[in-house]
Amino acid sequence: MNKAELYLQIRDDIRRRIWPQGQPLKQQALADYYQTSRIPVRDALARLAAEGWLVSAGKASLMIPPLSAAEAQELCLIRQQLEPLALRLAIPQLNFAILGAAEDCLRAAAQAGADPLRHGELNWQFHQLLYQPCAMPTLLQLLQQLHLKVEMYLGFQQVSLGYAAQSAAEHQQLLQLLRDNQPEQAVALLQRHIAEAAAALQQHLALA
Amino acid sequence: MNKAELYLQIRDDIRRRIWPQGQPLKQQALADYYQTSRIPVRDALARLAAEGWLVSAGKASLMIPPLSAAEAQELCLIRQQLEPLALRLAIPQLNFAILGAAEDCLRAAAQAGADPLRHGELNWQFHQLLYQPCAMPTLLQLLQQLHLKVEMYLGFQQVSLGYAAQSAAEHQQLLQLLRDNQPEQAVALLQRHIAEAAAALQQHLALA
DNA sequence: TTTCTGTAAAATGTATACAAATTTACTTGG
DNA sequence: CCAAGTAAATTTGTATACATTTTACAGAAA
Repeated sequence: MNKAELYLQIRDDIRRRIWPQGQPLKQQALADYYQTSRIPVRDALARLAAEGWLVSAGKASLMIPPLSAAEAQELCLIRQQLEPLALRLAIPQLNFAILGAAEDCLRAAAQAGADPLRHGELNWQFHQLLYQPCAMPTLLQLLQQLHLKVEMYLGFQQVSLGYAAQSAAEHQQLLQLLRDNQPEQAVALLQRHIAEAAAALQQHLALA
Repeated sequence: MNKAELYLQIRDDIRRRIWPQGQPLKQQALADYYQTSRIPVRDALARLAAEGWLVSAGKASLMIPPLSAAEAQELCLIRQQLEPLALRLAIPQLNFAILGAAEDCLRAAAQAGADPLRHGELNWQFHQLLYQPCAMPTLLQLLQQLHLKVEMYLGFQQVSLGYAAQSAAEHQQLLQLLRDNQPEQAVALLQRHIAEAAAALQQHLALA
């Protein structure tokens, strides 16, 4: 397992709740677990900390941050500002090939089982396909990080079935509006979609 | 020089154009220059790459990215979406102590010499003071990174004096609107302010 | 001349060893 | 019993050595 793979593996294992939240991660423990030395582990942890997946615990160590409804709200607010912009800029460059690929994503998500990681990947892939033509790599990378972190908040437990169904329906609606060349309504729907996701997330965190 | 200091030192040296753009940075060369070993240098470079100060050059090495008008535009667009939001949420929590501190920033910037790094720091400090009360640490950290990168684009060369004067005047206006409790006009002015900064930056990059 | 390929040099990635720092636990004094 | 200080143990940070990968260059074939 090389450097990049180790980074992805640890990140997904954080998302899978393999390591305990709120207490220091030990480099040696991770190195033993992943059968490597501390150096690549340190590299991965540093990168994860830079991206917000880890926060400092005390003076020298890092930990998985406790879930915070406030941070979830922040992430959603930022998404609400940026994703409609990305879509608006992308719409003039959209074509049916892209819309078709996005529809394939939706079908794959519908057929995917209960694996939340897979579901989250497909969700981001769908959004990314629509945003990609805006040709703004920095913005897209930022949006991907936001999506990943929001997914972490959605958690390993399946999100309530009611919301998942509504979300899928809105994705279909969005595609339909784009096919019908109604850009303003599509952007407006996207805004609602993100706001509703934020609300569902807040509700979910309030219960937990 | 410890880990954190080395990171800041290298980052500022990138901003000062001490290292060549567009060609691979050699870990050993940096280690020699900063009188340390390759390990802390590697840590710093990895973090800088995660934050966008470095991009990959070939398969294994990193370089300072060539200036790109497109990326500058992206950064400004993102700022335009997020900073008005931060200000709007912060305004209800603003008080005269904060406004006074912001005014001190403006005076310090006026008295500061031609050091662009110092000028950039004060500029961010001014904005940050006004945004801070929104109490959104993730958003604030993101905005700081955006400011830093925009400053890199503004470059070591002094920005045209005309724009600097206009920018300072707008900062004063913004404070006045906040003192007079005119939140909507303040947000609108901030939007114009960022848009103008973006335009000046584009013009500057077109010449260079 | 151009392009492909193999080899050598150089650079990065990783492991181990060691130093410095932090955390923990215990002792001692109040 | 609690607090504070101190020492031991654990953990992280750094240096050096080594392995692997990448890059550059030279030479041969098309």
